[in-house]
Amino acid sequence: MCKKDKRTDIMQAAMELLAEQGFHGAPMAQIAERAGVGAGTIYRYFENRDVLITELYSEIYERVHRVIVSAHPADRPIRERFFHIMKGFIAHYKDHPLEYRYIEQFHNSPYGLQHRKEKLLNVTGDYDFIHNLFEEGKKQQVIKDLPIAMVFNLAFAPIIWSIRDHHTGFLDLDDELAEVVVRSCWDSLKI
Amino acid sequence: MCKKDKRTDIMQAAMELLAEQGFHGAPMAQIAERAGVGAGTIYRYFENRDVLITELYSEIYERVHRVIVSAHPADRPIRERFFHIMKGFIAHYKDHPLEYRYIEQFHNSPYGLQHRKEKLLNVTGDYDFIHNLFEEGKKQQVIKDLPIAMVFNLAFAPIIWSIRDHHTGFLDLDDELAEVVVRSCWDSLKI
Amino acid sequence: MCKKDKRTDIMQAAMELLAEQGFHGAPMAQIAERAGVGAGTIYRYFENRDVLITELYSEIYERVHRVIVSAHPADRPIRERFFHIMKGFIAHYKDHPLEYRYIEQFHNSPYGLQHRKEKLLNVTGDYDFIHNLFEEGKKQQVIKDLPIAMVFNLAFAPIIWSIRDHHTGFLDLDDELAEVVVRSCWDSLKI
Amino acid sequence: MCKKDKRTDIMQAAMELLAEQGFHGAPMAQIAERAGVGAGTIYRYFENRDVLITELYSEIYERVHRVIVSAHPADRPIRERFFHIMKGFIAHYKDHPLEYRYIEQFHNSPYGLQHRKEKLLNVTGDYDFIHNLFEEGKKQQVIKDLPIAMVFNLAFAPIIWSIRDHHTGFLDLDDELAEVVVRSCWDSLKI
DNA sequence: GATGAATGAGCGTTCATTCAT
DNA sequence: GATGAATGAACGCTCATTCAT
Repeated sequence: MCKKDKRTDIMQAAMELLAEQGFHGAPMAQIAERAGVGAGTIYRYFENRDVLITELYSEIYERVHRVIVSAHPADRPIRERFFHIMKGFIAHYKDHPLEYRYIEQFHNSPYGLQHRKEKLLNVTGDYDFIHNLFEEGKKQQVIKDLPIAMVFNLAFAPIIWSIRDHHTGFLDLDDELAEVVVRSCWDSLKI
Repeated sequence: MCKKDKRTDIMQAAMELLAEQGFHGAPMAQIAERAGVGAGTIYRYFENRDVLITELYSEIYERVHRVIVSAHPADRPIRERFFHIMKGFIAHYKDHPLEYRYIEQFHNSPYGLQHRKEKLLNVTGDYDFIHNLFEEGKKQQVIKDLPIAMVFNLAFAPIIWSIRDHHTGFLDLDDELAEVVVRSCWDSLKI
Repeated sequence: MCKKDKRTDIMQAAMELLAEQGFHGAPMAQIAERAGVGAGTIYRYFENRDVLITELYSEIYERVHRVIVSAHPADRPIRERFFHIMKGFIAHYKDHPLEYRYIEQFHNSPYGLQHRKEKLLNVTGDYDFIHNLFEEGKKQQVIKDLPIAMVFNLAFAPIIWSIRDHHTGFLDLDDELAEVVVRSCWDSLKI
Repeated sequence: MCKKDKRTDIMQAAMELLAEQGFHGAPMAQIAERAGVGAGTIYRYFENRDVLITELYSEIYERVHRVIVSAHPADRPIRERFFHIMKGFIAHYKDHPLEYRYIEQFHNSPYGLQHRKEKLLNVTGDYDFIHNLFEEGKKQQVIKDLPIAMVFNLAFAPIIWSIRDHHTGFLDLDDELAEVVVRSCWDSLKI
């Protein structure tokens, strides 16, 4: 029951409720209740609602990042590294629907825009890993020489939408289909 | 000063505010104020907030649909028809940033999920136009034989994200880059 | 379509809606719609909502009064005249449920208290008919020498409640039971 | 300063305002103000306005019920028990004008009809006390064999109206007159 | 005279945040 | 540190009344 525990409980409760009910369907009191703490307690760990939401985003982002970075075949060709990343990405979010929903909600909220703006001004190390892969791919002339934002869109957009459709039941994103969508994204990127 | 005028004012004000501030940042009173009408007046034209939001979506959706359908080269090959549609789509939303933002907000809200579900159960004529193009493409074996949802994702996701980035300043989606992204999407779809 | 017609239409619509839905469940717009007139038109005939409600009360009160007065056996004993009045009263309100409901609503609203107060200050001719019967009964020593308000309560309260129960289905106030309740009220009044 | 205090304050304020101004003349904000609490505080104790009104009714009903039941001469004749109940009833509501007004308002509102319906379907223990007295009176052939609703009307209607007149100043219901009205009601009931 | 579109004050209710305990 | 009762501004919506046509 150290300080970390309560903070973790709050974040877990917040993720569940915000993911399931949307950013506007989860009052602080409900988050507190699910976390098993008093409503006021949340404010000892997070200055306010916005800070909770933003820090939770960073936390969840870290998780997928760790998955992607781990066991990364850094010495293999760009194409292989791309496939490794994207399949890890899909696998992680198929296994963690709440995390997926949370990230999606975040990106499609006013927070998301703010977040992207800050990224643009000060590219932190987080993104750099994938960022660098794409830059290297451009240099090696295996992927198209496009603005980095466009590369990200071609690489991630269809995959992220497909994960969403998987969780909402519009699509059964099994291993075979996952392979296909990653290959298709690669087709759109490669020279 | 006919009846249509006030309804139009309200829809325009609603689009601006909902697009700019998100669905939860635009109270009815503010919409009324921007439209230059009393708060109660909105309810003469729209039963409630949900109806306003949904009807506004239909209206805006109609606009892009008209653009896409008009001058469609129905007798040309799938590939050419695809390029025509996608470039019309991009051009329209580059010219109408508020419409773009509104549609995006709508899709990423509970309304959007509801909307997709209804589409899935009862595909109305609206979507069928593009839907049929893709089905025909699959039959002619020029595009991959994938679930229709996946085809839509490959075709639209990178383009839609790029339009967003254009409006937020992350990307300058000029004609050349538009051509590239459409071609890339086609690369991901074609066999 | 003379002036009287529209006024009558409005009063009829108001009675129906106010009786059926309560004084707070019938907006002016709805009354206007049912009456087949514009919302503003009501205000040409009645200064405001309160006036409409009050004048409608007077009108409906007049109707039962006319029934009671007509064919009144003025030369018969008090007891017989009492039975004649009360049975006419019951018959009228059994036949006119909306009028009954309206009168009831009126009496149990702030209007009702106001109305009673005005009656107390200036006893108009309306009530005098029954009022005089009771006073004469007291003089002849056939009914108890009680304050007139008390006499009214003993005479009317059980009957009015029974009519209410008849209309709400709690009681079947057929002719036999009507006879019984009138006799019972008389039992409570007579010396 | 225990939890009960604030709940009691709110109920007292609600009773005063609803009794004095009618069910439609007492906004929640005004109740809160009179109770000396914030508007939102009411909702910690009562789910919504309807619940507040209904619970307040139960509370007030309980009070008169306790008075009537206490010191009840259960082994005395029906007539004597009737007099005991009715005089206790009158005494209580003479002493508590707001409670009287509240109960009256409640009965003459949509809540009251609902309440009567529920009573009719499932006669709970509350009413049974008086109910049983009347049924026993019918069995012993000391009161008329009438539908129970009619018995209640004969027994209570003139008394309740007289209490109302007492509070509005139309009648001075002193002990002597109270005795008379109870006796008169008994006269209307007895065989 | 008649209309009905327009109004805006007022309602019941929610919830992020505070603070006395 | 932890609590949760209390707050009150803000919301979506209603409807009696007005007034330009």
